[in-house]
Amino acid sequence: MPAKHVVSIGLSAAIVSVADETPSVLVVHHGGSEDALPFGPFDPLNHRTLDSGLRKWVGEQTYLELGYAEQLYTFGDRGRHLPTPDEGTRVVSVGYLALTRQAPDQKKAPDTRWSDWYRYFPWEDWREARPVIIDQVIVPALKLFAKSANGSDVAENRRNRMRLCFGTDGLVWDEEKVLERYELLYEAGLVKEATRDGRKANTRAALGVSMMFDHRRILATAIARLRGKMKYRPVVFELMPPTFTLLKLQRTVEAISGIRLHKQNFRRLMEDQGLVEGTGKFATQARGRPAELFRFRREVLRERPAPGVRLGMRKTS
Amino acid sequence: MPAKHVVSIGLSAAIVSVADETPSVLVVHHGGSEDALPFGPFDPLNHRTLDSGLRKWVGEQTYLELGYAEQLYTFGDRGRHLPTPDEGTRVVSVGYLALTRQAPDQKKAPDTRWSDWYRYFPWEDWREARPVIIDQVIVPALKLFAKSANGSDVAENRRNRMRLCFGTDGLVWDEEKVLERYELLYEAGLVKEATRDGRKANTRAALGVSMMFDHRRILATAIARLRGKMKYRPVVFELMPPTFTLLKLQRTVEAISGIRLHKQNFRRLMEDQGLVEGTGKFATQARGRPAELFRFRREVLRERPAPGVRLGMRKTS
DNA sequence: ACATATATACTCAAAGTGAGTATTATTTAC
DNA sequence: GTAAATAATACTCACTTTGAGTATATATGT
Repeated sequence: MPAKHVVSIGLSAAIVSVADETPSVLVVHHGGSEDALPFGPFDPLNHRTLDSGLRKWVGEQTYLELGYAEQLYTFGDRGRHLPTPDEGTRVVSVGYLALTRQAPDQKKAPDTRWSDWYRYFPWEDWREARPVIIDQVIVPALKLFAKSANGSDVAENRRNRMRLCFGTDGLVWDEEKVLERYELLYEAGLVKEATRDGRKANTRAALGVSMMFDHRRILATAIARLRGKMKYRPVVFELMPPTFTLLKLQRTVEAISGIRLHKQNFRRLMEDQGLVEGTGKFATQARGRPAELFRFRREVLRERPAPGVRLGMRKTS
Repeated sequence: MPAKHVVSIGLSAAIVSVADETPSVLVVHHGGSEDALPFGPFDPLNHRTLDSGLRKWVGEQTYLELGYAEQLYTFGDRGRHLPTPDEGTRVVSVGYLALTRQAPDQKKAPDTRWSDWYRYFPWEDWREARPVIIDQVIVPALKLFAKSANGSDVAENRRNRMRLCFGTDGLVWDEEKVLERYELLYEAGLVKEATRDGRKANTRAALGVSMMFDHRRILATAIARLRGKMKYRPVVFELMPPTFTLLKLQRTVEAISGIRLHKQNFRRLMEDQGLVEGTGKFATQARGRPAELFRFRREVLRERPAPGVRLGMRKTS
């Protein structure tokens, strides 16, 4: 393997927390420019593994101790805007998902802040209702995009992707297809990154807030992974305080998945599956009957092979 | 990003096919040495994306046209045996899973051959019965491994991992935990790669056939991914001929997952979910009532958001 | 005391699953 | 040529899970 094959590796992290029903991602914001995920180089001399490299400079840059961290994907596309350090060295970027509890009083790097992830993906939040942007902007624009392909095969394929991604024609909304949706919008020239990377813009539409480099793609991957993983691993609890009410837990799950759940069935599932246990203490709050405080039952990890918050109780109304 | 941060990227592919109830992986076997996955460098000058780089040299090296290919994981551990090209340049390896139909008469590179993947993971094949190696060798060795940690926390943790990974104490076997099991055996010094990487061997046991570099780890990741993905994406059909009997399909699914399924319920599921459709033609065979030939119903991709062979019909007897 | 707001408990029908038995269409042994 | 064997396909049934409620309990505010 001659020296001409060398590249450098950039590590980017989507660091996620949820506070008050808002799922947030830590972004770096140097004045004026687009939001970026915290990122830094992998240093092969000082980092034993990719994971430890990530933890090291995330710690230095954001003062956060990462608990849970998971590799997402390695992107190496030429053409997608990637950081280009010195002359010509290709950068391959490895994306990570990390979860953390958002301590309100923690030391924080000055240029970082928590940002609602739905700013970047407004079409992903179905908690109130099907977002109007879908039928008013996205679907018409994607229909044009499909029509612009004369080859009927390509056009038909684009229409099918649209239907599956955005749940048109009576198809259901699959909250896990976050990346597929973003990629479709990118290909259709409907997000700013596409035009920035030199693709022709199909309309003047620039859906959602854009990010530097390929960071919005990494964030889309992170959301998709978290929405999926939550269902078979108890990762939500990484985002919760030691004790919480079942409603708080449900709101956190809803914030991440972007859909509303049936309260009574959510409770039934949590209890039947042994994911939580009551503490006997109760939350003090303004209105209504006080809710019991629950904690995560760690023992569940020893009992069930794939414990997680299965979202089998979607509200259809 | 100074030049000292450069690394080179190796692409490795677990190329899988299934013939006659045997799941196979394409391995390169240069005389005498261990089996290796086909691998080659990523060339940033000539490859636009990691994927296209992989397809290019796999085509050159194996004469195979990859249909389905999917990135698995990027490994960069120092200490795990990785190819070290020239002096000191760190190699980061990106693993891929690819699926192909095994054409019996295809042109083939001389050093490559199809190899039953259970040679590398004999504990993963539960089709006949719970493999005896588990209770005779693995569990006792892992108990020793746990005991060797004096700190009761570490020991307890190791025992729990053993229970979950290998389904002892009445816990169920989770066929998807292929990587977790391999990693546990690696840490316990029970696979050859561990001692080769300089860890102390706990016994003289060297479970399964070893592979070069970190290739067995990549293969474990590939099997795990395929076993999981199969359940919500119709990827099995990438491994099937255009028409097939339902039993052939079932045997393929069983070969991959390593478990037996209930025949009547398998048929019910395939038909109810619209994954296959009858062709009206029948297979000619030796004994018994002739089976109808089915084909994959591509339309299912347009109808259901996550079509796949859900293995909800495990045989418990 | 009573309206309101939550939390928690219980119900019920529909759908999905696990594990069969029953029937049909072939080949092979005698 | 008929019976046994073999495999495919069809049907059954109890049990579990799910979706969507209604019902009851325990707070607060006026």
